[in-house]
Amino acid sequence: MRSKEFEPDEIADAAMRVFWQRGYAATSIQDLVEGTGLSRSSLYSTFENKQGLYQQALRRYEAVTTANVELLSGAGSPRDLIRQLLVSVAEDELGDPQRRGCLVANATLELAGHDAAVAELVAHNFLRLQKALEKLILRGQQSGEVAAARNPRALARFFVNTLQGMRVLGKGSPLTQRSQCLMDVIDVALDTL
Amino acid sequence: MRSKEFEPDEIADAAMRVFWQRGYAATSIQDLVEGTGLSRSSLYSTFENKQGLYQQALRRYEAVTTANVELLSGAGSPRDLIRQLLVSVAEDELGDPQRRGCLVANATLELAGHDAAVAELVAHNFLRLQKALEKLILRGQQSGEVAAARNPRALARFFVNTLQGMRVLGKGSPLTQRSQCLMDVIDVALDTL
DNA sequence: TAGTTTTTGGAACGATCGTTCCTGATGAGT
DNA sequence: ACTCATCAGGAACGATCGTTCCAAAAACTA
Repeated sequence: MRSKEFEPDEIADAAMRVFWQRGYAATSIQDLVEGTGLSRSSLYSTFENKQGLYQQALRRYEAVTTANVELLSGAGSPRDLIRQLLVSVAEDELGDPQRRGCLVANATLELAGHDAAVAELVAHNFLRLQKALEKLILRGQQSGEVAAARNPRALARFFVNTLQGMRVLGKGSPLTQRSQCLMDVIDVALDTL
Repeated sequence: MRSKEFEPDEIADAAMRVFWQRGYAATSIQDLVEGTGLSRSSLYSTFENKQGLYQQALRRYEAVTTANVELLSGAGSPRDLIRQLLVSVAEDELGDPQRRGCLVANATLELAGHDAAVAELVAHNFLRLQKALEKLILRGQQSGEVAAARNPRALARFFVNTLQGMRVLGKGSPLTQRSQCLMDVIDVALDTL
């Protein structure tokens, strides 16, 4: 026997960064060879093919969702925690020189309509975020900080929707008013609480 | 002289439908030849190259934005008109067997971060919708139907954001609750008015 | 240390990519 | 009807696509 010389998760992380920046179709195997430092044969023997590597990369991206879920699960004012999440997304959109956006949003619009495996992976991400938001909003309603008139699940879905909208406008709204645009969105959205 | 045997706008429309369904990178010239009925040489002599054809297709998609702007410019309750727009997007996402979504949203996430020409085209679409919404919301505030506390431009941006979020969740949220998800989003968003 | 198994890098596969070019067909002008 | 500029179709370009294969290097077992 001979042991592997690399950690598959680390390779998937490296591939994730390549797909994140370029998208699926626009990324070539050569891009992935250079981005991961592995040869073609090692990539194929480990991940089967390009689709398999992409799906594994998408699974590794769940770590980003996990970080957001943990942010929302922390102590503090529910409204402030949600604002923190929204602001962090706005800052990411405005500050990332690579303009990658969110891999889940990118994967959704590029592939989820035609690829069932990708559709399931992105849906899982959305659901995890939705559940964390719902829990947090329920806590806010029970403490009286958030108006209890609304279904917390509906509010959670609304904020997931707002976040994904920001991923689109963060890339596509006119550059001169992009920052103001995202701030307006955050302020209006938070007023639903 | 010999006159053209086709109308460039109609060819661009046909190309638009192909790009709309497959995206930019995943669409081959062969797909466009079959989708437009034109030969390679005619496509290249008319639109220069694949990028040029895509940009022209994106310009033709402005007709969709125009239809939405006209909907918002019609008579009727501002809140109802906005609801109509949101519902029409939800119905499109739920009902389109091709699962195309919105070409502007697709173009934004796939290309706007790396392609300045595409970025300008999508920004123009967003701005047109934002202005129509702003005008409508202002009218609602003046008639007293909509609370006048908020900046109408901020509200307009918020609704553009909501619409684009729905384009993501319409493709990516779990299928079993997708319809309810979009309805929840619409209800919460409309309560900001 | 010799033997064995697995991984590795890179060459090479056919297919398809975006693009160009050439040829015959076409229709307007005289 | 003849000319001629311009058209459309499809063959063909080199490059690159995703994928496979193979020989050599490496590391564990005995």
